[in-house]
Formats: sequence, C-alpha cells, structure tokens
Amino acid sequence: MNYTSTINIPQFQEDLITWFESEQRILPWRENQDPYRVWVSEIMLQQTKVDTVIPYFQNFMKHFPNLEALANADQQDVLKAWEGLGYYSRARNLQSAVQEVVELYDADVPNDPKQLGDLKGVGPYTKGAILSIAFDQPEPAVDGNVMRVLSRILRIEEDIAKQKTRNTFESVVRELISQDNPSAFNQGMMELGALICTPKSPSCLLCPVQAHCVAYRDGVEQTLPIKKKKTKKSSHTYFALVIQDDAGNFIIEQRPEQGLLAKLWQFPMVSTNEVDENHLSVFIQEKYQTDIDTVETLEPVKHVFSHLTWYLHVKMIKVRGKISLNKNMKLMSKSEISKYPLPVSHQNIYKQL
DNA sequence: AATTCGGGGAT
DNA sequence: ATCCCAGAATT
Repeated sequence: MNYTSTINIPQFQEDLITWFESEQRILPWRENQDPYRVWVSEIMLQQTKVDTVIPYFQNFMKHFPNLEALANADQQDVLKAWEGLGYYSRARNLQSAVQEVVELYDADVPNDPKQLGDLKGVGPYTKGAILSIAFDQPEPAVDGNVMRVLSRILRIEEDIAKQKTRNTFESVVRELISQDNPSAFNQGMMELGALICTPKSPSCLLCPVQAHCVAYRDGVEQTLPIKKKKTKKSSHTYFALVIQDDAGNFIIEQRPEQGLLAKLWQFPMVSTNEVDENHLSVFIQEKYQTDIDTVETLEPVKHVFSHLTWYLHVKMIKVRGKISLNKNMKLMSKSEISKYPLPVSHQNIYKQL
C-alpha cells in the first residue's frame, strides 16, 4: 500500500512549514539548537503536555545547565527536580545516558543514529527528534501527534496502539519529510497535532494542510486515528503510616530500586491484604519495636496512575521511645522530608501534617 | 505482542 | 469516568 502516491509532497511541505514558522509557540527549548536542551526537553515531553513541562524544564536547566552538571549531580537531586513529573525512570535513564556521553563522546551528544539510539531512554521517537531538531537530519520523529495527523491526512486506518504501526508512519515520513528543513517539518507535524489536528473536534477550517487531507475530503476525520482500547486498571488499598516519635520526627522509607516510583521516598505503606484495621497497632508495635501512644485517622488519599489506582488509608501514629528502622528507612523532621523526592500521593499526605 | 511505568488537563 | 499526552523498557 503506497499511502503517499496521491499527495503533492513539495506543496505539503511548504504549507506545513510556512504555517509552523508563523504560528509556532514560543517555548524555552526552542531558544536554540543546543542538543542537550533538545534532549532534555524531548525526554520530559514523553507522554507529557507542553504546559506541564515548561516549568520543569526551566528549573532543570537552572540546576543542570549542561551535560557535565547533570553527569556530576546527585541522583536524588535529579529525582527531586523530576518530582511530580512522573515516569521517573526517564530521569534516571537520562542522567545515566548523559554520563555515558561525557565519558564515551567527550561530552558531545552524538549525531550518529546508532550511537544516539543506544543511549538509555532514547527510543525511536526521541532519536529522530534529536537528529532532526538539533542536527537538521531528515529522520522521522513519530509520536502520538504525528500518527494522528498522518492517519487523517493519508487516511491510514491501522491500529496506532500496536507498536508495529509506528513503522508504517516512519516510512511515510521518510517520503514526506523536507530535506531542507526537517526540523520545522517534524516540529510542524507535532505542533499541528497539538494546536489544530486535535484528538476530538479538530479545527479543520483553520488547518494549513486541509487541501491535502483525505480524511477531511471524505468526512471521516473524527473517526481517525483507529486505536484499540486498553484494559481496565487494577486497584490497590494500603495503610499509609505517618509515624511520629516523641521528638516530633517522622519515619520515611525509600522505595525499591526497580518498579513503580523507584527510589522515591514515602510514608511507610502496608497492604490491607497483609493487615486489617484491628491488628494495625499490633503490626506497628512488632515491626518498629515501639510503643504506640495515639492513633488518628487522617483524610484518605486516592491516587490514579495510568495502569492502577491506589487507595490510601492514612493513619497518624504517635509512638514513644526508640524505634527499630530497616536500612531503607530514615527518621526525619517535617522540613527535612521536603528535601526528598516524594510521589504526588505522598505529597498529599505531607500536606495534611 | 502485551504490560509496566505518573500525573494532569481536556472533554 | 475516559482519553491522551513530543514513548521507552521490560517481559
């Protein structure tokens, strides 16, 4: 199937790029072509809206203005700068990859597709985005916007939820992309998806490439892209334990190195599958080898992740005397806690103190 | 190929 | 409530 056989490619490129040059948003990572800034922005923008990223990007650049600064930073400080942005493996992989660039490539972000794609956290999209935006190479950068826009323009009715479908769009982009200005072409496709060719009720009357759009011609733009629905998410219920000793300090524990919210810190949690409300006091006495003074119920916290939901029953427990702590736990004051990266759900617990 | 990884804003 | 966002890594 040759999707691009009927489109006037030079005219399409000109219409798209002209629109992008005049209508693009002013964004901090568009100030220059610094590959490091482009890289950081692309990682932050994965599955994350522009408006959410802007303040994080500004703060991140203030703390880690270049490759060396990020390479030499404390990982906990990097996670703290990422706090609230989600998908925290992005931050750990980015720092790890930056350290690799400093060591292997003398602190120059490689412009070779193979070397770039081998870096941690740099997948097919991010590789193409860096190559085109920072290095002006005509490589495809296929994200959700591009698949939506092109599925409409070319009326491509494949399931964009399938990983393989991205290959279809990559080969289409290789045929369409401007050799003269691949950066504006790729960014223009994404900008168009964000501003005009939106998921619901696209602004076709304002679209600079409406004349090229098969879906608009056929009146089926609302039915595209095709995307299979995902499965329902599971729910998990925990007690979140705000344990305060007689000196006023709280127990905070670090989550494991892998998995959900890896290496972030939280108030101790115990699944309601392991202990019920009636035995909670005994459980705490045994686990922390301490005497309980008072138990108070705080406001429950519900937190929705992309693939599961947490229901947290928050208990404020005041204890007396010495506390037995595991290796991954610390006793710290309220102000000390704010220096550690916490998941948003536990920030909401913290706010209640 | 399917699942795991966060969080927020739009609808 | 549901969708989806400048996706990648893991299983």
